[in-house]
Amino acid sequence: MPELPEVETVVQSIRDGLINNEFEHIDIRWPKVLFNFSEDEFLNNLVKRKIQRVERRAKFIIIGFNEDILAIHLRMTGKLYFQNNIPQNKHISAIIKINNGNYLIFEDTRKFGRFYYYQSQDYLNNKLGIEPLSNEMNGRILLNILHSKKRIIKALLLDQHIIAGLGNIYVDECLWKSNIHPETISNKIPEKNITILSKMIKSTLQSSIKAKGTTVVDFTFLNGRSGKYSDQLNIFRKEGNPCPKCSEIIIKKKVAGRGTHFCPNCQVIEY
DNA sequence: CCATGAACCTGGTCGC
DNA sequence: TGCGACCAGGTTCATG
Repeated sequence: MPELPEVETVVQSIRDGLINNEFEHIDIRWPKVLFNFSEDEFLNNLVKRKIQRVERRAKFIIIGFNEDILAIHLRMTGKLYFQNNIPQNKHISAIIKINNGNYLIFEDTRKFGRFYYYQSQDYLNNKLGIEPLSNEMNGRILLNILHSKKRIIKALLLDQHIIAGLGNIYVDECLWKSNIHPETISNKIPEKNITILSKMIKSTLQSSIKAKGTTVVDFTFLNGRSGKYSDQLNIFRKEGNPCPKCSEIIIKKKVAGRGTHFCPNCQVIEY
């Protein structure tokens, strides 16, 4: 389900309900949800401790205690929200009881979502690339990255080890805005397009966060409200429609293993 | 190092 | 209505 803006939206929606509170108990409904630790370890390590911070890193939700963290990845269909009673929904992977009486619900239809426990956030930071909204990210850095590799640009932008947070929706949108064909080899992309791409990545993600993310199928947060950025999508899942810039019919094709949308007129491979 | 396809799961949609 | 095929916002692993 979620890319950077959707995860950011979730973090913002649960932060106030967690900070300075404590976990009291956890009810695991789908055992595999705990990726690298057990229910006992959860109870021994994470219960009755004050939550210091709730943040996003890439597509991870970070719940920080002292140095150690509970990291949650929603994968495709994970949802994380509060409820003041135990819901009867079908696909609940875990329920965490909070000391204020609320329950933090992890609901996940496809069951790909996972909880991770790490002694510090370094482990994640070391394997994740730069945050696209940080100061670290700019046209010059992006130029260095793209020109130092010879990879299909779509695959490169989806690779979380390099730039962390983009997913299928926003990569398609940003490549369209920058007039870059998704199959272009990264080191062949002209500097001017990369400069634009850097700006488009930032502005697109920021606009989407403002709109509380994109609802493609069923992304919801809080009480089932959904993100409004869907209204601002230009290319994603618009195959067969005219390109908003040139009216050419938008194409869908598999690139880097993912359904990929682009305008064959605006986005031409440059050699 | 990189591309590809499968695997992990469930449900929705489309064609017949 | 039913059934099979295919697709889905993500990531990881094996293979060539």
